[in-house]
Amino acid sequence: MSGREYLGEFEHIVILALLRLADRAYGVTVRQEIEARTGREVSIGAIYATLERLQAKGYVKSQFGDPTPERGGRSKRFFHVTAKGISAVNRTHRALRSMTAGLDLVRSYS
Amino acid sequence: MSGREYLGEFEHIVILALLRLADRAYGVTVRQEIEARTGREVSIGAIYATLERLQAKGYVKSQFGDPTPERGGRSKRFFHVTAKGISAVNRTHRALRSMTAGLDLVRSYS
DNA sequence: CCAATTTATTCTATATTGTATAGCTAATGT
DNA sequence: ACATTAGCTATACAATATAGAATAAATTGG
Repeated sequence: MSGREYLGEFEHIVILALLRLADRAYGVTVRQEIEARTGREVSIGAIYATLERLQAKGYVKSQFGDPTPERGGRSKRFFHVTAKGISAVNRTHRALRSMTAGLDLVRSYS
Repeated sequence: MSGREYLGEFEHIVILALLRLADRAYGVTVRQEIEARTGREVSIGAIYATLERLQAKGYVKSQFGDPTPERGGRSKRFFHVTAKGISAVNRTHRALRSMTAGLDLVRSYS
């Protein structure tokens, strides 16, 4: 029943991408942001499936924008993080921080 | 097929617990460390299943210690993180860091 | 030595996440 | 109208997360 308390690994990455992209976050840009920043290749299907789940949990919301005047420029579905989503990010970060605090091994290997 | 590149959310927490506990890391202490640090309640079964998976990927190794002279003190299976495991932690951290870099929203809500 | 008790690990089952591919839709250009 | 393009949806399957019951190996008390 009750959803999980912490963001899954990929959910976490995706929601951070939304925060970075602010008002220009939609499927394609989310994917680009992740690839550009981390070098990680992800399929577009993976992005949408994850966004869909985040939305089901109330961590993000979305609305369709107007079609842009370019070839194939159909309307985009823009996503943004909700307050509940921010809380989830912070909960996740807190846990990670408390587990890494004082662990110099980790940083030195970075 | 090919194992994943990044640590799953819980795998991450568990491996950090091992790093903290160093030579006294085994099922029970791992669980305690996580609960003590994060307040998160986890079943012992979840801990072992995860350790098993981490071991299958070569991120951790284990060996049984001698039974201790206490009631019910059967021998413990001690776990430690391998070099490969350290790399996985760092890869995961790097990705997270690159996605959070410059995002002050996050820290301010912590 | 047997039963009870205790610490620890293993087994098993199920829900949730991660991930890719293929297919569908709505625009524009010719 | 039809080709082309950008973007979204559907679907399927593998991997992870998670709990609970079962099993094992010690110790202690009679």
